[in-house]
Amino acid sequence: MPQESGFPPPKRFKGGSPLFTFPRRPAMQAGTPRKPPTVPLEVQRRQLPIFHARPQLLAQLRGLESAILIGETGSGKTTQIPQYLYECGIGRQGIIAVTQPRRVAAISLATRVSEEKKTELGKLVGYTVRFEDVTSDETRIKFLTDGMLLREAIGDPQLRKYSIVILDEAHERTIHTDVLFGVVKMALKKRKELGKVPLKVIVMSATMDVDLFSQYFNKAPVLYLEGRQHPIQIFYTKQSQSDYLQAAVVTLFQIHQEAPFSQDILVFLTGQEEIEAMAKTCRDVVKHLPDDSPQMAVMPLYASLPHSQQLRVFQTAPTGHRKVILSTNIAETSITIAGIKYVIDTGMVKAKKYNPGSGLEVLAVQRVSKAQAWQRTGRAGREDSGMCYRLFTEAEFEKFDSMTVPEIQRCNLASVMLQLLAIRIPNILTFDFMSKPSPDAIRAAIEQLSLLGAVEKKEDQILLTSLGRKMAAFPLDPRFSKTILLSPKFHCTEEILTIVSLLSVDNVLHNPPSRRDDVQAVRKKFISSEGDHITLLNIYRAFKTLGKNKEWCRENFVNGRNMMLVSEVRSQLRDICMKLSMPIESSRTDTGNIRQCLAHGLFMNTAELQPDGTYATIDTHQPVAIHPSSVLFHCKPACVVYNELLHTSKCYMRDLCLVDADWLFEAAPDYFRRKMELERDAWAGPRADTELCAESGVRRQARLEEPDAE
DNA sequence: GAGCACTGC
Repeated sequence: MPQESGFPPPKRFKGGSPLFTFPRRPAMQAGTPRKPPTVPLEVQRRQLPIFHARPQLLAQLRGLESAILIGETGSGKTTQIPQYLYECGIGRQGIIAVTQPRRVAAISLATRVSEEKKTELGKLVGYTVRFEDVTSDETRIKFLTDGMLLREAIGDPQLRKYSIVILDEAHERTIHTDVLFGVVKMALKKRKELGKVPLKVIVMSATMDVDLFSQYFNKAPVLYLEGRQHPIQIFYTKQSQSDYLQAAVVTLFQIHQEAPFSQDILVFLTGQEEIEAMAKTCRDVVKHLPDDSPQMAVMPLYASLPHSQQLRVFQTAPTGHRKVILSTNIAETSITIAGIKYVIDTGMVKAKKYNPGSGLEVLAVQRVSKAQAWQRTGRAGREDSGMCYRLFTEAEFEKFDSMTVPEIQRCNLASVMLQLLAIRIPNILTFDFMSKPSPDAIRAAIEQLSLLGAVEKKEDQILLTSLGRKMAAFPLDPRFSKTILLSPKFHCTEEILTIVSLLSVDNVLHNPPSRRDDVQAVRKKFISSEGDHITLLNIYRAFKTLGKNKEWCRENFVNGRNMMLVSEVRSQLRDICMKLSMPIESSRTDTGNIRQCLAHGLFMNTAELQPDGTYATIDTHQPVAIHPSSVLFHCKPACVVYNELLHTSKCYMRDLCLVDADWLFEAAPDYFRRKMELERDAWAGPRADTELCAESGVRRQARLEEPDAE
């Protein structure tokens, strides 16, 4: 029977009575060391639950064209299946590909399997991820990111190198996996039609989406694998919680007072600010607990945290301290921490939604799906039995969506559509997606590509232009590929390459909230009144000339590790330019032509200052604001282009560049002329009074240049 | 007037 914990809530939290009653359980010896794994690899392989299923599994897989493999975590499917297939000679005519959504997974799996096969990594077993290709002619089992296989498909739509493609972690439904489903399905069909070496497709997933996967791959049989997950007890709150943060703190301290300090706790929260605030609260509350209470090592965990601080979560807490990790959903899949006994799930996540109509991305705190909640729960039972405290009622849980909406239905599809065209999909409008994006989203993407000159419409067909084909060569958003391709005209390719690379790496700058003033003071020397792009360029130049030492990076709040990544991206992009025989020049001290080039690539993302001091986009007259992270935050530039709009508390423009209105009109006269005509038609109607609005710079420019202006 | 979930090529 459950027992009252008797934990008195910390005084500062009003109404914070215990949310859960604790089950009785035997007292644990504190600090019991875990058994080191000394079992030989070969024996370990035989101990996996999947080993017993090997004969039947192989017998079935041998005969099947495609199969869905459902296996719980710990079944060993990802490491064993490729080896089993190879060992018994299935798929010997080619390479066995195993895709992963994340780089680290591809690398560590390849390392593990090569150890099990007692071969050097890169020989029989290898991996390919961006910037790293550890394979050779001997490679027969190849782990790669799904994005990488997609890129390979541009050069070889039938994936002829491969005899078997295993799509792992399919339940995560990343945009790349979803596109690959279609590409692989097409390759399979095509190779069969042409009488070539057949392709075998194996979709591996946790226990979700089974029917959908099976239906999609021509009713492929579903094979189930037993897992080796430890039991996890789940607790729900009795009442609905209006304040999940307070509920989390109360529950955390309830467990903290009750459980041996050697048992770690993982709390799922939604973002940096929330996590840092709760970390502070926890550290404060601990000070006021009775002297015999265990200490607490509170560790925040989120992606923008510098890598060195992320690594802290893997260290054991000092003696007498309990490890408490406050994390975003990064700990759901990307980072696995050993020894978690308790999971506290707020049931909330910060996630992006996309509205194709307005092209607006909304970043909002929302409910997790059931699948996500189960994934979080699973983090408690990796080495031993665990407990999961859900800060919502069971009735509420039943109302959660069963699955997270696949990424492909939440994204701008311009990049995906361009890739599909480059893979020579016969008709991208009817592409066989497992979960179709909305027609609006597809239309918006094609419209964007058409404005960039990447596609043209011919008799209901969408065709890739030669410019579009060049754009597809870059691993970038089409707007940035276009900007690079335009840069020779403005003699600033070196600078544009730097800027685009900086923009495609996250967290180049470090902004610890506690040192806001120091950050601002030190950034001053780099700031350009021309906007964020030029400011970033200044920082990169400083980094290149004096900054490769750690001291400089620390003093200037620059993330050195990510800066090195920027220069890797840059050299990759530069190589692509060279292959396309582009002249690569530097504009040196002139920034005007850099901004002009950016204006030509980003003309779709223009906003203008309104008479009342606010901003509105040219495109849809959406009211927008300058993001506080921008160097132009306190300024009132008349006309800017921006990288993206993100709706949080307001609709913010991020990464701004000051531009001249006439550059924009030069960049896309048809686009702005059409916008004008549309508006003129609107004015002719009952809304004629809106003509009293201040005339925008771009519009004025359009009027001046329009050949048939009144 | 005041803020940035997570991947990947």
